Amino acid sequence: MFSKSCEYGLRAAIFIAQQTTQNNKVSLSTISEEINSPQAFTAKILQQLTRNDIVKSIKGPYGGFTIEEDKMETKLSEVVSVLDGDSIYTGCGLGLKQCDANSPCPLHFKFIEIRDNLRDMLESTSLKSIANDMNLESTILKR
Amino acid sequence: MFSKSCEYGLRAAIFIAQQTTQNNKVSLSTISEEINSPQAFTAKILQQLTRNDIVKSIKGPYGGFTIEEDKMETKLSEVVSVLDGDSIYTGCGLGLKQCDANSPCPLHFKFIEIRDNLRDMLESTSLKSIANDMNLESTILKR
DNA sequence: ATTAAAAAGGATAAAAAGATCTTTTAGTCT
DNA sequence: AGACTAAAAGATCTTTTTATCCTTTTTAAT
Repeated sequence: MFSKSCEYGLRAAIFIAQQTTQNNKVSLSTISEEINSPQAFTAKILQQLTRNDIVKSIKGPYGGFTIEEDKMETKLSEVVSVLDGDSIYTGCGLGLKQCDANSPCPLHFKFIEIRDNLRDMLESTSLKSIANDMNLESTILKR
Repeated sequence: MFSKSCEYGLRAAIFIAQQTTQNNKVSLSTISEEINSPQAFTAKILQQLTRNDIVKSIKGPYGGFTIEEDKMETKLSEVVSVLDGDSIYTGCGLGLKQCDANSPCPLHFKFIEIRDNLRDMLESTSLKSIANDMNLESTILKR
């Protein structure tokens, strides 16, 4: 479904968001331990999320990553879009460029339903809401 | 969503199925033209589909690819499974191995709905039914 | 039998994704 | 100021995916 980058990126963003609700900032090493991802690779992904203004990085001792209050409203779709592009929830299932309701591929009408569900889910779910859910019931981000 | 191999493979299988309903067998070169895919690469994919007994290949002059009658019932999920594995419609959206209802990732319950829709669609749609649909209304397999 | 068409198989190449390492920059603390 | 810490940036390496090429095998038609 998503690339490895995107899986790690979502896990990282969610972890940082959840820690942010507890007023903690978290270091790269903590993040990669807690989400069980390769540290150096995760650093690259966090750089992208930082450049795209989704997470905030703080350099120096006691630095780390956090998410600013207004950015807690970031939707999962934005994270996915930065890391994988939006074709997963906008593109044709068979990889055609010209596929739409007017000239559909043979799967178009079956696919569009799934795509749109995915899109709705990603576009309506914020980091904040997931973080809040996590504070209520225990979920996993490793293994 | 799917790998390139899988996109080409689905398009090829659908094209062959549709031609099979018209009692035509089709050569590799025709297939790659009609679905707009790289020929040599498509050959490799068709080999996989042949080995997995989804399409039938006929060697020699006037040979080509066709689908045997009972194999027209093949579901899209089987094609996907051969080319990409089944993790796209069985795995965790965040890439976790141990994610299930008992120890869910934070997206589990939102994701499972989409995954299951995808799964149902792929498992309930046969090559035959798509081929028949194509004979009724025009759809595209190129571009 | 010979020829020609077509798929199969093997080897290789190029590009992208995944992952690591090193150097630089920015910041904190004493 | 100097020592230290942590992320950013850049360079590099590895693996996987995508893609091509070339040879071999099969087989139908003449």
